[in-house]
Amino acid sequence: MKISGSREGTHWQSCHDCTARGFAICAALNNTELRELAQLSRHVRFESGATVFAQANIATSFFSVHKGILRIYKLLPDSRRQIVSFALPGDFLGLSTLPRHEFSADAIGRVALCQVAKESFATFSENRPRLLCRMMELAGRELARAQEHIVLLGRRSAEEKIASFLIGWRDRLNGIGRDGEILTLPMKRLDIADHLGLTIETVSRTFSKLERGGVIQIFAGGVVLLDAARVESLSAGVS
Amino acid sequence: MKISGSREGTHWQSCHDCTARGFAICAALNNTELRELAQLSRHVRFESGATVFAQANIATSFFSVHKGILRIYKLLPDSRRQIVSFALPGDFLGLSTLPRHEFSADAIGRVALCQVAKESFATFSENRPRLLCRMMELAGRELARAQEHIVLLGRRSAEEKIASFLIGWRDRLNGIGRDGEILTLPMKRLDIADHLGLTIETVSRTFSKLERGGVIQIFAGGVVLLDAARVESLSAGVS
DNA sequence: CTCCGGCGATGATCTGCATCAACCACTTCA
DNA sequence: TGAAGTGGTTGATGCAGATCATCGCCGGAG
Repeated sequence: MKISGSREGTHWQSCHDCTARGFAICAALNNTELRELAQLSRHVRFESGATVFAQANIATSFFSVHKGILRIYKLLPDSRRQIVSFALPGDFLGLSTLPRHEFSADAIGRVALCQVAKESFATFSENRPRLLCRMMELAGRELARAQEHIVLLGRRSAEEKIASFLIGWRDRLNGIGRDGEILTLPMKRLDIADHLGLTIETVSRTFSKLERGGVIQIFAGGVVLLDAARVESLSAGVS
Repeated sequence: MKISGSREGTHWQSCHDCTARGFAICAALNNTELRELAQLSRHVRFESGATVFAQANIATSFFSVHKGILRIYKLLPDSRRQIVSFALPGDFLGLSTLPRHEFSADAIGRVALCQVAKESFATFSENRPRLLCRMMELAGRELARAQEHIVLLGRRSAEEKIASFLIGWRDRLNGIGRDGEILTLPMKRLDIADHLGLTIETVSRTFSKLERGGVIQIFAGGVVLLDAARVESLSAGVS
């Protein structure tokens, strides 16, 4: 297992026209502030599969996802894994201010992140209420998603879990302006299983079942929701 | 089913010497601010079992728990229930700023809450970075708890779930200065089941099993952790 | 070209927890 | 004093999903 990824200090185009700006905490900043924050941050890239940081390690930085997708997960001592969420462009990693990382994060495909030292960020943000409000907004959304996921894990069947996951994933992609006929699923079956509290076999079987029922169509790397309404009603827990 | 509780506008002693002050968002306020916030808020009480607010209703207020315990839950259309968390004194309800309640909350035993209209609170907080930081702190903690619960629901056995719950509950009570030989469990078996993604029977059986093993001792309304170390290791997921 | 390793699908079997059904201890109320 | 309700425990049985095993596909290395 790769423990650390390749970091390069490569800077992309200015924060001003960052593609994730509208979704990230940066949306709350004016141009001056944006430039100021850019001074404090560096841009880092990781190769597919690389670990950005690991649970229980000292957290020295915050990250904001610029490009790519990460899996956010926790491990039990006997190596059972639970993927808490997938992080998308605009997502902020490190909302909790504890001294150690609460979870591990690694790259699914290549990712690019903005990194800011915790201390710098703390002094930068502490007298900028608009930024703090924006962070509260993101934190609230994240919390709402976590609570929805708690319902999914605690009270839904395998089929409902898959359906909810597909709908939730579609909506999140839409939220960052990625819609389209085909719903891309860049993560592996094992990732989906560890996210939904299932095994890889159950995930596979459930996908097959939905395809046999004409509800979805499976491609390499994604699915098409042939009958989106049906997926939605399964996802809602009706029938 | 009771839908709304008995509300009385009864004010208790000033916010200044509120027993929950140290745990609540109010810890970030000085005496002047505290008095100012007190102007905007009212104190409300609910009887045991009363619903404070219900999922999907318009959210007009924030609440801060002063006394008592609430269950925070979501319902599926077919009435499956998932208790997302239990709210204790100091907990803030409504961190997410969405227009509608994300979940329902009802009283376990009698509760007393501080209620503030969302708008008043928004204008009060928007230029008070210390308060916003405090809210971020609470939100971060809440998020961390939710993520831990996601691991519990997704990847732990019934016995581990019960053990984790007992340890987590003990630690939360300790956090607000309620420790003691006997660990009080004011919620019913059904609440515990709906919190841990189990049935009432499995909860009961697992408690019995732990008692038979000499690990805990069951009382009406609580348990004693005879072998706390054992409960902790079960809770950690080590065999 | 073949070999190999990663990934996904699928069949057979097993099992942890749900489900169904009593039953008990208390409490409330007639 | 007993009938009915509430909350919890326990036993018997069933099933959804885990586990174990096999197979096929595909892409990269030699």
